[in-house]
Amino acid sequence: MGKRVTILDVAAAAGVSRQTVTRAMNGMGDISESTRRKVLEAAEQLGYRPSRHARSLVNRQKTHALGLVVASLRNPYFTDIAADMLSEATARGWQLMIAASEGEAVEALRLLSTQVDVIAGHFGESDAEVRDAAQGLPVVLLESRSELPGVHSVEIDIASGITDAVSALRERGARRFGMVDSAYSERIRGVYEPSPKREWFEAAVGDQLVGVVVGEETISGGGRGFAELLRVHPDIDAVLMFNDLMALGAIQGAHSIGVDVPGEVRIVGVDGLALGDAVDPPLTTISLDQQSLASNTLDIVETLAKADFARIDPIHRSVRSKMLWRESA
Amino acid sequence: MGKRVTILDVAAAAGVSRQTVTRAMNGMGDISESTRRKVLEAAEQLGYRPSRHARSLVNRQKTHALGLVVASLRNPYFTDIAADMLSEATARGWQLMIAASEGEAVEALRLLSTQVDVIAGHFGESDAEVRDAAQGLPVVLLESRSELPGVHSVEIDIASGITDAVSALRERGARRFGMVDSAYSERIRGVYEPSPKREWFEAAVGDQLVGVVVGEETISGGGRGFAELLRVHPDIDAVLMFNDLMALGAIQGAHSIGVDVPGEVRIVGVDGLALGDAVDPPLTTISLDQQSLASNTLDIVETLAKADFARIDPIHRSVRSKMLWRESA
DNA sequence: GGTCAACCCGTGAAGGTTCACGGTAGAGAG
DNA sequence: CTCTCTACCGTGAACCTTCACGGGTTGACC
Repeated sequence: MGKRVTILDVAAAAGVSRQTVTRAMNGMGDISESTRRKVLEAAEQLGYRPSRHARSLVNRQKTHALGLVVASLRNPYFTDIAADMLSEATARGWQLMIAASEGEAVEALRLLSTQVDVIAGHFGESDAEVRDAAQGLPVVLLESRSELPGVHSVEIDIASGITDAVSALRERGARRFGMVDSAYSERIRGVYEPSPKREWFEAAVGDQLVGVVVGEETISGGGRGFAELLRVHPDIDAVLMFNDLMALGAIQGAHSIGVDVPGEVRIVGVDGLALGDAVDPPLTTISLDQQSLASNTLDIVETLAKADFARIDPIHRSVRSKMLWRESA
Repeated sequence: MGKRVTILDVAAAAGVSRQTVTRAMNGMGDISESTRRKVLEAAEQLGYRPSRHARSLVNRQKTHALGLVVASLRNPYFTDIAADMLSEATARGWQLMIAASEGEAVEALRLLSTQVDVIAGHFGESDAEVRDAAQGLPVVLLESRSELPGVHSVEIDIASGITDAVSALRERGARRFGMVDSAYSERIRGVYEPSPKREWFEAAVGDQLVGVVVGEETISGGGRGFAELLRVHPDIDAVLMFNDLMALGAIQGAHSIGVDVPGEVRIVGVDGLALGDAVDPPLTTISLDQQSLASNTLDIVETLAKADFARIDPIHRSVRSKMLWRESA
């Protein structure tokens, strides 16, 4: 009653042995065509389905599993990453198990840790917390870097992208720079501290910096931030938005307050979201090259797999960001 | 060399038996605190990690796996669904394995079929093809319905949503209706045939239908379709867009050609994308209630699990769509 | 001293599959 | 007729964990 149909049931039904059923099911040799048909028929009849667990158990996990932790599947940035990871992983014969932390990364980690061999992801928590929650699993930190043993990382070199963007904007005539930074740190830690992007940006523009305001990392937050920035500093001619989502809002906001983009103000985002190509004018952005983020991650993961997931010296990679010139700048 | 560290290695290192290690690792009783510490230490030392396969094998798969096939993780509609499925599955103790078919659903199915117990998803292929590719796994069709045995389904009642939308638009004064339909069938089968949405729409508006054009299912495709529709029929005062993505384009297109929304033309989309709330004016849409799509799917899946995934009579559910009145209509 | 619980720990079996090897039958060669 | 070779099929073992049960100590209590 409710008992699972095993390979032995099929074997009995077909009047053969386990091994013969295996040969039939997996299209191996050493079996006559007639027996193969007989077995396949019996299997079909009984609704036999090999147990993936028993199979993986004996196969020494030829097909590995990678766990991906993202903040939310409702944020296009993370879904883009998930999409890239998924195709990269699938292409290399890895399973990808996705968990959306929705703020609770530790919880997501605990869930994944019993199901996968490696964990990759973005985490709000400290490196040490992450490492502990991973229960000894190797961890690949995305877009940041850690010095902890057993914690690998792939960071994205946004700094160079920002420098490139600023010098290219200068070539196009920009002289008065502004930025809308993220209010993230304020929400989390109660007090605002400049994001790394802001620091790189300030270093790049030097004394041509006119003003910086802070906004929520959403489309509408970007719109409000942009409007605020231009209200205070109407003479700004180039704005770096913290991310593409906010930049999308900025473009929209520019429409409403009657500012011409890129005529009066050039707008640059950060992320390289596909969505940025669908607005008018299409968004110029510092593309984070999530594709090679994914491939670098998988490189690390495969190295880890070769070492049988033992503790090996942390691997750190860096991915260059690159400009995606569209029409908003 | 490269051998996996098993429970026996830990047991030997700690000078105890397998069972004791199990007790220590899983926080069970019948073990002294000192032994537990000793075992945990040895496990930590050796980097021991229980094999999920061996564990699931003996546990009769207490934690099941559900495979989800979506067309693409770059389409916000599908990522919204994936997000809902993920949280619903996680909440019920299921794993979710996502596969992006990117057109090749059969390939994705074959991949998933060895890893999960049930498959749910959207498929371009015929029901029979899907059923065969699933290799005997039960299948839950999303947003459509099949009469095949062993193929369950959760459909979304968009028809009633469209009827509701039309009558509400009439109350608001709309009298000349138009629609931008999807060109999907044309791309796939070479010849355009009206989508079900168009048929329901036409049935609802009756002789108040002014015109229908066809467009690509993207933001820009929606913009082009909308502009085209208004060029041919400038007197239209309400437009149903095939989906939200296209509706977003329509709103944008209305901006560019100087049409006031909803003053001159009311725009309604279909999907209920979160993104629709971020544009100006916010998009009114026929929301597909992906939340209950997900929960209904999981209901079916759990019923299937109770029946040990045997062939049982197909289960069909229907989810009502509901209007999300925002400002574009 | 004996009985009994409570506590702690170990052994056989099971779970479903694949790998490595061994075995049988028939055909062809000598 | 005997030997060898090929084609086909079966048996033991291994993969790693948990469950069910059984065994041994210790201390309390009569």
